[in-house]
Amino acid sequence: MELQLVNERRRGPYAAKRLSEFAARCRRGGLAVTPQRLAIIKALLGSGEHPRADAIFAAVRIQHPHISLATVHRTLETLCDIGEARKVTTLHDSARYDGNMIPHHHVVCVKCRRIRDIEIPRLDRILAGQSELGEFTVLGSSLEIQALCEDCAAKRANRTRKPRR
Amino acid sequence: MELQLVNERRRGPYAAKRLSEFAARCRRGGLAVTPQRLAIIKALLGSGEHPRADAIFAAVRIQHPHISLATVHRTLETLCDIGEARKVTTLHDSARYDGNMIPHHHVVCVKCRRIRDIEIPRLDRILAGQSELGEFTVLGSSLEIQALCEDCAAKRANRTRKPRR
DNA sequence: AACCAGATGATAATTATTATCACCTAGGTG
DNA sequence: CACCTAGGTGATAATAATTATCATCTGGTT
Ligand SMILES: [Mn+2]
Ligand SMILES: [Mn+2]
Ligand SMILES: [Zn+2]
Ligand SMILES: [Zn+2]
Repeated sequence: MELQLVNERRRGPYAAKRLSEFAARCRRGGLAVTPQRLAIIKALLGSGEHPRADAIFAAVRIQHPHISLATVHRTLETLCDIGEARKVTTLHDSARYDGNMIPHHHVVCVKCRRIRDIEIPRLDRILAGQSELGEFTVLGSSLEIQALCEDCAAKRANRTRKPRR
Repeated sequence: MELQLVNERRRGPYAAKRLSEFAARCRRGGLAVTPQRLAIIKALLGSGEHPRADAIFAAVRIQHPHISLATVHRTLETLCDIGEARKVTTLHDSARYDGNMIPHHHVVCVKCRRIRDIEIPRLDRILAGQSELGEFTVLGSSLEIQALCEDCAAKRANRTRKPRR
């Protein structure tokens, strides 16, 4: 088995661990531990959807009705800066974020934009050795697989099939 | 040698071939062959920069001073639709396009956003066998390596180094 | 308790992209 | 080779995401 989807169940414990370390990491990075930041990282870690800023905004708003959308954007960028989150996907619309910093890759449905994590140990092995690439110093990498999910494939099949008279 | 940059010289002949087939491909796709489309695909194939819509716009304007920016956006999307171009990069700002449809991957400088093509035959071999991935039907894939180019690495080193008194 | 660098909220500005729509033209048709 | 028409284009407005601004607030330190 070359490629394999990542099991969703692993997220719980991972999120708990990350959250417990978050305050310490902020301080290490010289960042204040604010309720907004906590709420945002919590929402991000709690989601496997690779959410956009507006989805995080909606989630966080429940507990923090006064939070500003600008704060959500800023904070997500900040989280990326300090290595607590990363941006994801090439199917270019709005930015999608990912709280999972364990190196992994993605399948994206080109139709509905659903994203699932995947692991490709053999690819990681290939990349592990590379720290230089011509004039470039390698920092990281990610593979994105463009695909069609079950639902969208079904819908497309329906649309294509001639309507029965 | 696992990963290898793609030689820039190959682009010339490739572009010429693609351009010569372009009209036929448009017709096959039911698209009119307009001077605007020709100018846009030509500009795209002529560039190794993975340009944005505005750069294509600027290039095309020289010969077609009346062309509209909206047409450039529309046409680039259309080219992607019919498989004559593709979008590129995750470092999320504006869309970058690529006329090179030979399967390949990219290194992106996280600082200046310069993009270079790379080939990873072993990765392609790994992916070639995969047409299904759980509930997903694989359509394509691309690896993006985040890196720092020589110039930006140098600048960063300067900035980091304490100024001599 | 007092201080202040940095964080936030509210809002405006910017920027990329898409939608609209009147006019135009590529590429059939007779 | 004159029409015809579906689809393409230019001009412009609308939308949507992100970023900038700035007055106010607060976490963390003294
Ligand atoms: Mn992920
Ligand atoms: Mn390329
Ligand atoms: Zn889907
Ligand atoms: Zn650079």
